[in-house]
Amino acid sequence: MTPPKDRSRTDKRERILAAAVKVFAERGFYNAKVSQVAAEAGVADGTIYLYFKNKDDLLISAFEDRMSWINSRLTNELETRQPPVDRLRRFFAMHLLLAVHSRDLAEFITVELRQSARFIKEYKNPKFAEYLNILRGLIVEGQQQGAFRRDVDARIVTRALFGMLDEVMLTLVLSRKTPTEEQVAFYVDQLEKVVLQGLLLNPDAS
Amino acid sequence: MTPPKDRSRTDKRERILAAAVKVFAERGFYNAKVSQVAAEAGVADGTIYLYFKNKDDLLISAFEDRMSWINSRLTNELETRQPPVDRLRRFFAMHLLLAVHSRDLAEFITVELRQSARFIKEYKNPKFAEYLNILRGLIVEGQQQGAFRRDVDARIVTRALFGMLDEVMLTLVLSRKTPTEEQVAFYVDQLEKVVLQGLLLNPDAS
Amino acid sequence: MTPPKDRSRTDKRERILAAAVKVFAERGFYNAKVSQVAAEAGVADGTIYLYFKNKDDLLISAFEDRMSWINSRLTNELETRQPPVDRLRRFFAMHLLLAVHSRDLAEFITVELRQSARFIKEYKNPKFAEYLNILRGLIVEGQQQGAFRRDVDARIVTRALFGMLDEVMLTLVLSRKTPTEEQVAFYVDQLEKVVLQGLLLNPDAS
Amino acid sequence: MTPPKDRSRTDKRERILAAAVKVFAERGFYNAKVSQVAAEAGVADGTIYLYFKNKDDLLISAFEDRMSWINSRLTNELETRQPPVDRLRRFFAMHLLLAVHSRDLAEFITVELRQSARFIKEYKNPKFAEYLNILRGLIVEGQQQGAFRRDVDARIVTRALFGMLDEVMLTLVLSRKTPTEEQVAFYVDQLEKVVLQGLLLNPDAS
DNA sequence: TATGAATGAGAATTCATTCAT
DNA sequence: GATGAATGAATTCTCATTCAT
Repeated sequence: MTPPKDRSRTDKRERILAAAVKVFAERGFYNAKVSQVAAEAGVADGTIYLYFKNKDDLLISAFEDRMSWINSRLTNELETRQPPVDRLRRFFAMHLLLAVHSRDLAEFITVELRQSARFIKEYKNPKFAEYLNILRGLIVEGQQQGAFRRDVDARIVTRALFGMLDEVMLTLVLSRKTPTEEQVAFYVDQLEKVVLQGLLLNPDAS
Repeated sequence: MTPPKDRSRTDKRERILAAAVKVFAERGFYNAKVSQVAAEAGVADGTIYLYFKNKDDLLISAFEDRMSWINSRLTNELETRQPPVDRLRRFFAMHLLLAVHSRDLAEFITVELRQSARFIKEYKNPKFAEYLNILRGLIVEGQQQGAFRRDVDARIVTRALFGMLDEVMLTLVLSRKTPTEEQVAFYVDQLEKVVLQGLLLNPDAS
Repeated sequence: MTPPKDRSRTDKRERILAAAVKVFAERGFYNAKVSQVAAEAGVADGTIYLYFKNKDDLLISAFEDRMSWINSRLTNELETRQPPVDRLRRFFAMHLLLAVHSRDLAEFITVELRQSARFIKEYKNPKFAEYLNILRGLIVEGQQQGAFRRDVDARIVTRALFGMLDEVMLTLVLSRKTPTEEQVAFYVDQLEKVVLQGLLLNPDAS
Repeated sequence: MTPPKDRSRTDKRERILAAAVKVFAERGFYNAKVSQVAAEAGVADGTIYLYFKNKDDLLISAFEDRMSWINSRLTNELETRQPPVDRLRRFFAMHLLLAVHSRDLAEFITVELRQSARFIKEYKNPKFAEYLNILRGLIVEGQQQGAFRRDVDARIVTRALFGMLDEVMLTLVLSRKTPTEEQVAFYVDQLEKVVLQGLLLNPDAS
């Protein structure tokens, strides 16, 4: 019984993508060698070029594929009837939990998205835009429902919150050992205190 | 009468650093060629190696030199008797104003610090640590003086605020045209609303 | 009722040869990919290796097969009782008419024979030798019958005439549009004037 | 006393060109490796790319440089007051003597011009065109002065004569040993008999 | 010190060929 | 026989770094 061709092809493509995520996360795009990705995937160097146009394409494909997966999980998880505040908390948690459950991927996305800032901007980046849109949707909804203040631009807040999450994830990901879920919960709690309630003890006085 | 040698050396070193900041900002560290930096500095390729050990050292030196300058300006500016809240505002503003007054430098720091996340972390990064320390000092002081809430870890808040500022600066820096001071003031105002007063309209209810 | 195997084999081999002629003519041997030949022939890449040892063998086989065909047509056409001069004219015409009736083949032979000058010489080339022999036979016969001058070496004349025809065919084959029979007739006429009657208006004076 | 920079640069460029002519002649463009050319020239691989854009450019440059040299020698030699017939003879001789005096170059030009027929046509080839123009000038002048028949197109005759010379040179160049000047003189004599006086013993009868 | 030509290690990519299905 | 996915050897070209001048 031969495996269906599509299955086999898909498997190999996926193996290469997983290897790329791992190797790019470990060494960074520019220091990673295509041959290292091939070795990690257990295929010949040339095989990579059967599935991807070149090294850049491999990076972009890995990024898009993984972001798609993240976006669809987020979308599923957040399409609840819960109040916006709870969903924003959940978003924070899911963002940071990536460092617990898929450390390679967390590192890949955190480091590569930055490493390739220009690169990725130039070639557009619809999946990342989608990610930000999900976050922005939460903010806007919260504003409409009267949960969040309306005197701030949702677009700017989105960026600010993403920056926060991203930087915190970077510290998690660069630390010697993988964080636990409890540690992540603590971080989420801290971030909420800052951005939901604000740092000021006596806001009216400000 | 030739200029004092030290002066001349210093000048050339500075010219190379300025060129590195510009070229690395424009093309990214890995895509920038040493010969492009040399050309921009108006020196021969080999001359760079009289002042810096190698390309990595040039990056680190440029980063540290510029961060030192930024840190000292910050320190000067913030050693006032003003209340912590005002100083935090001032910190936000100074961070983002870099995009207005030294766009190359803002881009260099934003993009390179990311691009070289691991790289720069691995080789330690005392100047960046110092920058974060200044910010943390403001938080801690605010907490001690009763202006900021005490139930958050200053270290985490520091990271979160830095991430916010960094991400917002990235958007400023990657946009087609240099922002104005007014635009930056608007951004600062928005960020303050989020992190000082909090997003929630009715915090007690949360 | 399946077709006899030999027939099927022959067909496929022939399809591959035709494809090779076409693709090698279009792109040149070194720039042509085996996979392009396979695609043109409508077979899998690997199939080519069931019929030919390797890419070189495919080139040689295509060349020999086509030259055999050309030689046999020439032999048929020229085994008449016509005077040598007329047969030489006919030879010229048949050579150049290939550009009209089998442009791919004409291009393949003209360009590849040159491209592979050494290559083909090294591996011997009996079919090409046979082609030259037919031409030489005409010269020798003409000399014996007193139609052509005897104070020239038939071998050298053969080479010279072939070079002439080959170069003229190259120009025909590289021109934008396929030449017509009339154009070819004109070229033949011109070449005859040169090599049969000579360029000199007043030969005795020379 | 340092050698003038231009001198040194020119020398190295020339060494690389000479090496390219030799190696390309020996192995053909596609089978020749850039590293072989570098080794032959006694420089590092990378040095070649300081003087030439890429391997193609090296081929074209070598071809153009050598053709320029040939053209200027031809021009000098042929700008005499001698009758066209003598100058045509001289042209034949000079063409073929290349095989005696610069065997590598003769082989390079003969084989590469063919090997790269398409390649060179596509990228234009002014130096080769100039060579043909010199030859055509002789024909036309001969026609104008009444030495050569006028009922042939000089352009076609030019091509035909070049093809003859080229093919004969190919045989000289591919033979085991370098021909002598005497042998070349014999070939020239044979070619003259064919194209000046014509093959026919009794032209009027034709 | 300064130069910039030269170096050569290193990496991405191609493609003829193989072989399991 | 036929397929075409996989292989990996081979090659071009780049560019950080060196060093003779």
